[in-house]
Amino acid sequence: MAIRRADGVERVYDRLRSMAMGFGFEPGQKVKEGALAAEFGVSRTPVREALNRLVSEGFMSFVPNRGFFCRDIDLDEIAELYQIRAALEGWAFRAACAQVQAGELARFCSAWGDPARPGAFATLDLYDAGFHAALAGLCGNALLARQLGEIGDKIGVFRNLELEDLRRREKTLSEHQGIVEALARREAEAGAALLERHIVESAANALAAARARLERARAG
Amino acid sequence: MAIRRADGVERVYDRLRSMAMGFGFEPGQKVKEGALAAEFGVSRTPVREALNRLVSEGFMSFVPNRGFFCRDIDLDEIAELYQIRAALEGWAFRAACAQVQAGELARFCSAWGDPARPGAFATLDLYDAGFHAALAGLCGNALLARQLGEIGDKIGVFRNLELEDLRRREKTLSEHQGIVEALARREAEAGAALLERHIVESAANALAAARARLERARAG
DNA sequence: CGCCGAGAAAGTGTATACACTTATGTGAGG
DNA sequence: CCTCACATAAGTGTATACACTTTCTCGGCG
Repeated sequence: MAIRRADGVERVYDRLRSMAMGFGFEPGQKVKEGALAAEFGVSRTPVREALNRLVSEGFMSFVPNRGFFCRDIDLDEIAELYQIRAALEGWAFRAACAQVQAGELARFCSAWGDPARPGAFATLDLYDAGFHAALAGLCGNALLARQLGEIGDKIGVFRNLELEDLRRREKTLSEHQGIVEALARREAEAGAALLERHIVESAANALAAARARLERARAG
Repeated sequence: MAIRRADGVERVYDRLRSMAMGFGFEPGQKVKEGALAAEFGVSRTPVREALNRLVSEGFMSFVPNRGFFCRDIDLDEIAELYQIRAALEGWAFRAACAQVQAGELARFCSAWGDPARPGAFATLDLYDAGFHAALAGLCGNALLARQLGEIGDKIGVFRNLELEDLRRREKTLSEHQGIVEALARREAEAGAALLERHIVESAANALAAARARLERARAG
């Protein structure tokens, strides 16, 4: 059995990350290196490396001599993530209005201004994530876009919960339309206000959904 | 020689981080685990862990089977960091205007509105960093404040370079005054505009200083 | 002189070993 | 029945070993 190098950590990391993004771990649960190592068929070394990466990304916490723990679901923290998102996306929108090339803008509008588009996505939260990621990509700041992507990963579950509500789904789509139209006319302030309001409302809904989920978890 | 546990990684991490923040490594330089381990008197294991953390924080990069490299000085990336800073600090300022308690506001203003205060700091870049950190602390979003802190660490060197210019030092101080006054009157939009302009100008100066430094490095 | 390839050296990737710390279980004493 | 002490188990922290990969070196060849 050949040792295939330089991908063990990566594989472990990917699996752990998707577990942490979903509800693969109980919130706050202790994460044992040994158990994961056995489960993944590797030694503790690559597991620790992957866990360390997840700590700096905010998916795990770490206490010396006690080990790693899955992050707790902290409603305040989620609210703060949404605020950071609002700040960054608002800035990105204004920057996009100011400097995006006409061709790129047209491409974006035809892609994401189409009301039939969501049908092509398996779930609406994927569509929503795609829309916001594409929007962030227009601002010309790759680092900012990447940070937004990471924030999106962290709030991914709650985005999903939020969009289970049918009314919220329709509202999301119509708000996206408004944002696309503002961008097409390069109305920076009006569009940014729309976008920020959209995110604030998402946050409120996501928090409500998360709260409900927490209570259900506590009950069952 | 007793093995003192749970602090080896931490010590290594701190040293590597401060090296990476300053010019302890050549930009883009290969970082060898073994050499560092020998230098610090530990084995490669904790060194790797520390380096992994620095990768996720953006101070190092990593190529499978090739190892770790110090981040390159990329002027575009620095500009992007300053843009993210502007977006987040602008949002934080507006939030602070809207919701900070009167007492906390008064404390901030008396502390940072005093023109004699900079004398208490060893260097002006420390004062500048302290000012912006304190300002971010008023917005009530701890996560955002922490992110700004990390960005500050990454641009730390350039902030220092920028503030070597005497004229820029004076301008910095007077701009801070204006921002404090706007905050005291809770003028969210006017103050945020001031703050964002302040950061954009800092960015321009820091980039110029960094460019000069890069050329000096290339020459000598 | 430059290019190529084989062998050696250096360096990374992961498993394993073991010292040390924390958690767990158990039985005596209150 | 509680609790505290102590033994034991489980788990973390780091060193070390070794397989594999990349890089370097150097001699032969065009």
